[in-house]
Amino acid sequence: MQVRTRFAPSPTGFLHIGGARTALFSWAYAKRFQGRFVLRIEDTDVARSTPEAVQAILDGMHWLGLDYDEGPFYQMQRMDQYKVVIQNMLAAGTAYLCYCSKEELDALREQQMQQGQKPRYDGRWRPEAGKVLPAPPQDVPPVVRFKNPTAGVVAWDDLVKGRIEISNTELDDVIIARADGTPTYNFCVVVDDWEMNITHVIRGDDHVNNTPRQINMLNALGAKVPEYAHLSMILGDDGQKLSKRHGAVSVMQYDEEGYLPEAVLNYLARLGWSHGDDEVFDMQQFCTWFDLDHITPSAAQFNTEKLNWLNAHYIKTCDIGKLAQDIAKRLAQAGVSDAPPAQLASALQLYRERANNLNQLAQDIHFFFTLPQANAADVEKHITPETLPIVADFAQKLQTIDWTAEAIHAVMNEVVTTHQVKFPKLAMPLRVMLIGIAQSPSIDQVMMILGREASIARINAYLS
RNA sequence: GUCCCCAUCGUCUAGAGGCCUAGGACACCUCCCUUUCACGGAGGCGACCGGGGUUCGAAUCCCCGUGGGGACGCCA
Repeated sequence: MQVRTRFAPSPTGFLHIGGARTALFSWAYAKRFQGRFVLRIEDTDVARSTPEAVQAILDGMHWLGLDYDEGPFYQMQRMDQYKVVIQNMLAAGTAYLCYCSKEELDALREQQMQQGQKPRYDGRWRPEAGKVLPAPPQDVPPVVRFKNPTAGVVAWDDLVKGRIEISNTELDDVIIARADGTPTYNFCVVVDDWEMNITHVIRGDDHVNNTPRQINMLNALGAKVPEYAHLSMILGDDGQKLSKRHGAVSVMQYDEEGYLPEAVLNYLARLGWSHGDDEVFDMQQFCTWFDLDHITPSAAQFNTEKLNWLNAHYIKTCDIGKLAQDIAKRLAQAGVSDAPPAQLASALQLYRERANNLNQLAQDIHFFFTLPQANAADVEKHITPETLPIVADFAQKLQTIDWTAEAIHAVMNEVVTTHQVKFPKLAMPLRVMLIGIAQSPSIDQVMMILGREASIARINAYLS
């Protein structure tokens, strides 16, 4: 049997880190077993769903490289199917009309809460053998409810949490179609997972409570029940629950903040899942390893520092051409749009070793292409009456040498020796003059990339 | 309140009864490298929530506590 998974977000906001991980796991599971990965947009909440959110989700998945084999399917475009199924259920007696108003339901809920009971529908419109139903009110349009079994237990072997059993007495009759006729989430999921032949439902932990109801509906429809794998939630860096108000950010924001999708993907893969001691691996490797057995059932706290470490790794090892393209974009945002490609590549080759963030990297090499603003404290500390003559002597010799890091380095040694000072007496003021700050890779290499003309000009600006 | 779930270093995790004096990674600390800052290398600090069982033997199995989380919508 072919494995079929799906990612079914509701388009009420951007794709956040939790959703991204769910999508990643579903995607990887399908890949692992040469199955199919389906994207389904659950937009039946007309009031909250927006086209912008749909686009944001698509963008997020595209940035991460999570491609789908089928879809995107939109539930709002499948209304006809749902309605047919509802009619069939009504006819079969597995669903019924309920004329309770919202107000009535609210009152019931409140009363039950007060009495310390679990709030639930009391079944007043549920047809039962020998039971006399009230006359339907004229002014209340009915909803459709699923006739949930009243006895026995619903159980499934959750692929991450193990066996879960829930008594049917805990379950009430869910509304499967609203008063306006539109079907609700719990129902659409059932119909879609069934009709789309989903074999493995991998989704957030917050759906555990919906699962027994969905299984009951699947059974009522005579549909095969898929396997379920419920992923625990991801907590913020501070251990708090992520929400729109607190720390939940779009995956696209990671792009803006200087993260490579490879790093985010690798990080997410290891958040709640493991493969022995393996920490660094690409998605191709991941797709050969991923399984549901090694998913942790407990919640995981997001750790930005570890993400940073992975980001550094991928900045160091990614394709230089791709990196240059990305950095050029970021430089342009900072006002540098004419960086010579060869110089940019060299600068990146030198600086990528020490960066853990793309924005930082762009900022680090900014000085190659435009005059830096010197740090006053560094100027004061390193450009002194003592060092100035040393630099001047050095600048003099720069005119005629071969422009290679080795040659520059040799001249530096020479100057330092004749002046009988230690190497930093020359290197440090040079850094400040050329870069604006006192920290950099080997200054000879920096100069080599900066170029003879620019180097001499920047030094001379301090000598005159 | 009711139901469901979870519990190993600060964090992510390995661990399927003896391989565990509990392993790896991030972070942190020390040292080395060094032209400054990084990178890198070598070390170090640091955990099985508590209590009962079961067993020759428990981080691993069971029960009870405790703590955390989730769900109880004509939201998804």
